[in-house]
Amino acid sequence: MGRKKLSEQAKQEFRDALLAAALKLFAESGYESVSIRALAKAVGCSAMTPYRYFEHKAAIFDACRCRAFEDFAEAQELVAARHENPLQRIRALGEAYASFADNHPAGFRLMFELDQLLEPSSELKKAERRAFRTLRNAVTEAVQRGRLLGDPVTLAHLYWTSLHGIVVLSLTRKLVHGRSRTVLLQALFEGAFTRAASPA
Amino acid sequence: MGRKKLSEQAKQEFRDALLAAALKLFAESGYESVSIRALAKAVGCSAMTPYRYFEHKAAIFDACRCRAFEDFAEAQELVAARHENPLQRIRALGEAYASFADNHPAGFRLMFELDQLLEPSSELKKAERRAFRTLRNAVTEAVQRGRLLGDPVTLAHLYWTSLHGIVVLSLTRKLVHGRSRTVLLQALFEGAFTRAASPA
DNA sequence: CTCTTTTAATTTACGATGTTACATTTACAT
DNA sequence: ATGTAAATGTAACATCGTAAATTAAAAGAG
Repeated sequence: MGRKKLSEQAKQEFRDALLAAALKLFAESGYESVSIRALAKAVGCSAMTPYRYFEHKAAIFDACRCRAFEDFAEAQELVAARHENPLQRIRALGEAYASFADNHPAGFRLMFELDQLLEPSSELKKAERRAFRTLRNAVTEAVQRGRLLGDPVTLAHLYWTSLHGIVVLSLTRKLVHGRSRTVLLQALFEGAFTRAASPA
Repeated sequence: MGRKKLSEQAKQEFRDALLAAALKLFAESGYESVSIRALAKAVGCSAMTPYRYFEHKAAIFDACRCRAFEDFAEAQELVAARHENPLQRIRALGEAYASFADNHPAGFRLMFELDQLLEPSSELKKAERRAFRTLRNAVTEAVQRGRLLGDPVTLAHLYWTSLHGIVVLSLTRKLVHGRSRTVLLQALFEGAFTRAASPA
């Protein structure tokens, strides 16, 4: 029943297995519908065992979010590595952003759910910063090379928020009149705003 | 206990009272923490009575979302009526968007929560369209008067999505390096993107 | 007025959930 | 060998959404 003193590594293994199962179950049925008991059954332990490794369900959720951000950050970094031209890289990052929402909807929801149940842990905040860094670097580089004008950090934020708004309102099916995510991303990256705001 | 045959009006009154209480409770403690029983107590009826007026809890939330969208739409329309100049109107609508998120955080969350539990009712969809219409009209007018260039509907979507991204990532505290919502809104409306994307 | 029918509202009950408290089993130090 | 600490298993609790059964009250029929 209790072999003594789990090694730190063994603990991590259990945590990882549980988080993997959690992410998978969340993907299938959403946060609410996954009970701790179901999670325990999925990893083959007794119902209350997860409580030895996580303080409560919200903590499991928090850890899952952390992993989701890391996965996302990794995807961004992989895409960035494939584009030398900073403008093309920015656009590719935007498309990767949208693709991630498509291919990992559960992860995406975990990351950007409006009601965070917990104050984000320092690990989570680190993962969030890493997730944003790739796009910011690309924008900074574009500014340095004179392909974009303005304050790099502000500009990177604007790209990110615009991107995010498109993806999120598309995901929740709020776009109308055939303006799909694809159309809007294209318009964003091909300078719809540019021609837009010329006169005061 | 049961006086006979509730009039349609009496039914609406009960529904309204219940929705008002629901919105208020959400504001205090969030979606999960509001139970049907608590809701019933808040309006002074027995625990199961709400089920005579709504099919299930999700339906109550759907109705709340509907109301939230209507409140939001009304706020947008009020602001729009105060600005003749379409560009100024667009900006004022953006600021009202952000203010609404500040002043009615519970309503805002209901509106834009990522996991909608129910297929939106036709009423809800109507309210959603109305909420977006004011901004779209302003953009259309700006294009007609030559103050903006491009396809009005696409452009309106872009303004909306950008706005939404800024507000939402600000709300969830994902903005960093001092780039607050205010800074980003200003940058958006003062053409940061404009100067941004000049060269291909 | 009395009796039946109809409808609203309450009470009771069930299965599931997150979590706490308690019990049990095992590995190691002595 | 034995006692102790650690990991796990089991039982129990309060609360949740909701269904079924029950009660109360009003409307219509005789």
